Amino acid sequence: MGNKFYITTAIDYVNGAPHVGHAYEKILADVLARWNRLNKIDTFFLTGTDENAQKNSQAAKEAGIETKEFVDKNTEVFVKLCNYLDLSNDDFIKTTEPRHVKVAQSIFKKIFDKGEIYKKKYSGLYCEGCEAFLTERDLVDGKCPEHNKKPKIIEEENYFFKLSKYEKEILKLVSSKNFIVPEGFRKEIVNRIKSDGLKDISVSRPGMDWGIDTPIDKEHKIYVWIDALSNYISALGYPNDKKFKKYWPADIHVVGKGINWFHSVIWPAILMSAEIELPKKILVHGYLTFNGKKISKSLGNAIDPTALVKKYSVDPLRYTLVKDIPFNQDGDFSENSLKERVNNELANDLGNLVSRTLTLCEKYFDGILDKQEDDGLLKKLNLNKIEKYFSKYELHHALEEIWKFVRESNKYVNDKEPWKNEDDRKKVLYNLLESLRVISIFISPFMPETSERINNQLGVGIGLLEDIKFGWHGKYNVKKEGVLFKKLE
RNA sequence: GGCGCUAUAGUUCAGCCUGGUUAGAACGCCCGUUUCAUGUGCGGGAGAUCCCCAGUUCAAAUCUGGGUAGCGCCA
Repeated sequence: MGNKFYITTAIDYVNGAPHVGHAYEKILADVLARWNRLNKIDTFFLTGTDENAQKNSQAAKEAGIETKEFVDKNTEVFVKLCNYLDLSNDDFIKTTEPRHVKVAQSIFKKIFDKGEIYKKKYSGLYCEGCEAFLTERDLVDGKCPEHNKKPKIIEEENYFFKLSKYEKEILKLVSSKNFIVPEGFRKEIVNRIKSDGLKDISVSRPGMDWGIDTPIDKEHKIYVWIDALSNYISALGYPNDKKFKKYWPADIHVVGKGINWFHSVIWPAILMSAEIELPKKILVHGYLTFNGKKISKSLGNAIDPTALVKKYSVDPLRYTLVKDIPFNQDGDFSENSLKERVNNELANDLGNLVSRTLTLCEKYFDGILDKQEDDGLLKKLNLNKIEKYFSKYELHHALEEIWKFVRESNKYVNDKEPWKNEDDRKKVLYNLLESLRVISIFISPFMPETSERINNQLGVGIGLLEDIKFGWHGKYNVKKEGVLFKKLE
């Protein structure tokens, strides 16, 4: 690992409220950001919103509000979500901000000046209902399925980016094993390039009233590719800011599988053309269902994750999302599962371990214990495995491994019976406290609030990964404070 | 249509890459046990035609081919 780590999420459309899928992606990125900080790596974590999308303007019109006002209001919800989810993001970019507009235009200009953006007549199937071009595939019986209308064939002039020029280079890039993970999503891209090749893409839209002007033609707005994707560098202050120089290239772009292509193919090609270094990795995650059903507005189940945080508090939500969703597949998030996990894994396994240990410490030693010899408990924690799982982004496995140790610790209390055996009581309890301290370090990327609450009770500060050695904390002065997790239902 | 992913106990998954003891775990269920602890913990048990068919092999959940079903991507 290097000495810096730059991780991003996709930026979200703000035409609607966030749902658990948004929360999942942000939490995933946050866990990785926090894990890197634990490893003392200088970390920058970015998230944000895509405010320039035509969708936003449409939604504003439907709501009868000025687009700007609509976008500002909705972005606020996403900003608040970050707080609710306890994200450690270092910045939040909005693509209407001047710092972004400037960069998007400069990238466009740079590529245009190079001769890799050109004007071309384009004819396509335009649906007046959608106010957008459709492809043959979108049509059902030759009609737009949503508006049940035949689209018109419209010709317009657009600016095109010579994506085709980069086919070989992009194929080489995505063929390398580490660029797109997991493997399945990499194959998808490789096969698609091999079978369909790369065609030039339209990078502007004429006659729009919302979006960023192209720097070369006032009649055209910059289309999503160069606009939205460049947020990853505009947020760092490309090209001269010290943040850009320090953190770029991105170590990981976390994206949903639906936008894999844009990040794995189009974005690198834009960067190649603009002569900017390429990101190191695209981490693709699957989609979530909620309580077993597809998340959709029409089903009315696209509930705001802030409501879930209010109902269950943030750490149970974070824990369940990471634990329940294998990162290379789609997964289901259900409230039933959350309840089961909270009651069994959080309250019974972890919460009760903390509770019983601290009670014993207070009962027999008034909470004050100095350093004792190593009884070997901590050796049962398999650091190598946890690190391996993190390096493979198998976060649910990492959690499982940590929980094995939580169970080992519970077993240790049973076996040693410190309420009976006076002789090694102090040693046993000190060993348990050291284990709790280390557990708290390992769960901190997943459940920062819980980690802090355990630390407070142990009377220790925030730990780093380098602090997990037995005996690192000498004298304990512990103070039990209420339960860590309340049982649900 | 092309390509990809998934299919293993009631449930959620691990194992498959690098074939080989009675196919693991968690939750749920049943039994026992303990009291330091949040009706908690610990121990034990029942529960699986490893989607189907064929092939390779001394040996297949694992490799190969062909199906079936669910899901996704297609600028």
